[in-house]
This record gives sequence, C-alpha cells and structure tokens, in this order.
Amino acid sequence: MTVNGRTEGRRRRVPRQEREQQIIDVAVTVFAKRGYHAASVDEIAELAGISKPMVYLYLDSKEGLFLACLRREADRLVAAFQGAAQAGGGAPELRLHAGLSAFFAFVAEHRDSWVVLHRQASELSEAIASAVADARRAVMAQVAGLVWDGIAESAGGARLDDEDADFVAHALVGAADSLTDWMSGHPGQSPEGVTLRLMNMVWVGMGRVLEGEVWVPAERSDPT
Amino acid sequence: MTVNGRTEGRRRRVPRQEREQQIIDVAVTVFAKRGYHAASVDEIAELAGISKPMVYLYLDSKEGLFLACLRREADRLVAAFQGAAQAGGGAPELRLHAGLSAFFAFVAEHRDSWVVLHRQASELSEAIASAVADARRAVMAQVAGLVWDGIAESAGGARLDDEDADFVAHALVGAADSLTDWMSGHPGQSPEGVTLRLMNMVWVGMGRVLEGEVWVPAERSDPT
DNA sequence: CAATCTCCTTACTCAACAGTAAACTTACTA
DNA sequence: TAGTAAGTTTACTGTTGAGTAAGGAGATTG
Repeated sequence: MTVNGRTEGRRRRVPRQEREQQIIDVAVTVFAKRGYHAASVDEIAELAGISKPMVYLYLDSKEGLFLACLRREADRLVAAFQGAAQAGGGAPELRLHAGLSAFFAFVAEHRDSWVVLHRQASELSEAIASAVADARRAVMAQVAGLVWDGIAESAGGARLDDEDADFVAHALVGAADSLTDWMSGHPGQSPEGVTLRLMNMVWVGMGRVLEGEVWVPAERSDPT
Repeated sequence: MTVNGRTEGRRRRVPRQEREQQIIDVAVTVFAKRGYHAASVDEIAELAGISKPMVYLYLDSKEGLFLACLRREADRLVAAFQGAAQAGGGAPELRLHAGLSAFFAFVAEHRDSWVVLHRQASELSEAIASAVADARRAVMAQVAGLVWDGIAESAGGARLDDEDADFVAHALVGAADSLTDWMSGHPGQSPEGVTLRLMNMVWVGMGRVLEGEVWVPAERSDPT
C-alpha cells in the first residue's frame, strides 16, 4: 500500500529535504490525474506513505503544495529549453530548433509534469496563476529573443520590430502547446519530427515574409 | 441588488426559457471571473435575482449549469467561425482567413465566453471535458479541411497528406489560442490585423514548403 | 542517561456549499 | 371562480475535505 517506508512495521524516518521531494513527486501524479480540486491532500499523503500533517508541516497548505509542484516542474521545463537553446549552436534558428526539440522531448517524457503545468493553470489563486504566467513569460521571452535575432540576422533589416517578434513567439508557443495534443494522438511521431515540421511551417514562412512576400486577402470575386 | 425582477416588491414571473437564458448569462460571467470551483451556485442565483432551487430545477446541478454555459458559448463560437468561413469565398485561404478573423472578433467581443471555453476545460467531469474536446475538434476539423483544400489546390500535388493537414490545423488553432493572450496585451490591435499577421506567418510558409523548400538544421559548425 | 531536536501520528474541528423537502403564489383556463 | 400548472421561495440536511491540537518515538549530543 505505501510507497515509501517499509510496508510492515514502523515507518522509516527520512530527512526533510528528501521527504519533501517524495511528497512533490506523488502530488504531481495525483494533480495530473485528478486535477487540483478533485485531488485530496489525504490521498496524496497516503500514496506518499505518510500522514497528512506532514504535508502541512512541510508545504504549508494545499495551495503551497501545488505551488511547489508547479515551480519545480516549471523550472525543469524552462531549464531544459534554455539548456538546449544555449547548446544548440550559434545561429538563432538552430537554437530555436534545439529549444523546441527539448520542449517536445520533455513533454513526451514527463507527461504528468506537463499536464500539471498546462491544464491546471487557471481558476487558482493569484499566486498560482502568476507562477504559471511567469514560467510562460520566461519561455516566451526566450523564444521572442531568438525570433528577433533571426530577424536581425536576415537581409531586409528593420521591417519587423519587437512587437512582431513577440507576436511570432506567442504563435509559436501556442502552436507548440497545441501540438502536444496532436502528439498524443500520434504516438509514432518523434519529438524531433514534430519539431522539424513546426520549424518548416514557421521559419520558412518568416524568411519569405522578411523578403517582402505578403499575403493579403484577394477581393471577393463574388461579392454577394 | 437584483438584476432581474423588480428591486422592490414581488419578483416578476418569467417563463422558463427566458429565465434559463438569464441564469446562463450570469453563470458565464461568474464562472469566467471565479473559475468553476470557486464559483458558488448561491452567488449565481443571487446575481440572477432568483433563489437557488430555481437553478437546480432548470439546470439540474452545478455541472449541468456549467455544461449549459459551455454548450451555448461553444455553439456560438463554432457558428461564428463556420458562418464566416462559408461566407468567406471560394478559395480555401480566403475561407480560412475569414474564419480566423471571426474567431478573433468573437474573442474580443465575448471575453467571458472565451474564458469559460478556454481556461475552464480540465479538471472537470468526463461530460464536461468531452464537451470542450468536441468543440475543439469541430473547429480543428474545419481548419484541417481548409488546409487540406489549400494543399490540394496548390501545384505540387500529394506531397502532403491528411496527417500534415491535421498537424497544421493543430498548430494554427494553438497559435490562435495563444494569440488571444497577445491581444489582451495589445488592445490597439484589431482582430483583423492579428488575423492578417497569422495568415502571413503560416500560409506563406506553407506555400513555400509545398513548392519544395525545406528547412533542415545545418550541421553544427562547432560539434563540441 | 537525560535533554532535545527532528520526524511522525492519531484523532479531531469546522466551514463551505451542493443539493432538497415542502409549501406558497401568481396566472391562466374552463 | 375553482382548479391546476408553472414559477418561486424559505429553511433546511449532509458530506466532504482542508486544516490543527496534542502528543509519541527514534536519533543525536552533552
């Protein structure tokens, strides 16, 4: 029944640091499975193999517990992205590619983490909402920076500005979000493959647009 | 204090149909503001100017109430998209453009509806989750169809298939989702402007890719 | 072998809120 | 104008689950 501690006899004593991580581990899976509200602290405590007051002693409240989960997983995700982007090479598109690739790989590998980060954001307190917003902003800024570098490096010069880079970053991040759903319906697809498709969709278009190609809606041929 | 019914004296009697819509109207704003769980049926009833048992009589349960909100707003949104796409003209990219434009306009105009649809999806019961998923699928299919038509119409022929169209649709819908956030940070931008930028990002790139242009990550110049 | 610090538990309290029973009131209709 | 159906209310119940008080047991240090 219990996960940590011996199944029989006395519970093993564990130092706080370690216990906290165990609790958070369990909490992430439970929050992912049930959602924030449907998850009960009792269940988390039981699965973690300890009693409820421990959770409150270490994490303060249900919200504090969730926040701890959020922060840990968000840090991991952002770190994965940033690390890959930095190691990805000099050219911005290579760094962007590496970052996206790391993102999709992370999601594939840590489903529960992603569910918690992705689908539990809203309807929670100020503190939680802003923690999620911060993480998203961090990634957004990173992406916008790469897009901007890409623009700057390209021939045409200042035809696009900060606002455009931000726009593209939002579109990209949103697309990546949504493609995690697509991935779960196509288990055969590797994160790398998904990344490549997305880069092709976006980067090629951006290059063309920078070269002056513009799409505008043609006049209706049949204006009823 | 009350919104419907006279403030003084007896409450006005109202036929069921109308009352239901009033309740749903209020519920949408409350759910949008507080989130599903934090919203209480008592508050909704009070703001609607009636007593709680009415809500249960007409809508069955809190979940039923939420479901009614969801369905109504989802229908409106999907209808807006489809209507615009159908009226948008013959060429797929024009229909897609019209649909996206209608979407951004809808979100700009019905903030609460969008919040309910967008941010309250998860962590709810089977029934609710699948209602949201259905609506998204409907839009997704619509978009994928247009993308597919766009591919078919283009020169090269069958270099892309159903799966690709679905991929692009996911990316597009996700990008649109996320751009609603961008819009709220840029109140000056018109829905039409946002649509145009997005189309340029995606459609131009797609066209180029169809013509055989491919982006692949260059070999690292400095493979550490 | 105290003293005491950290780890840990049992057994509760308490408020919020979904949901309901039962009856009252207004308006239509025959 | 009695009968009835639709609309509406007051005043409850019951459960669930967050959060806590109070104290026990194992390690560590003088």
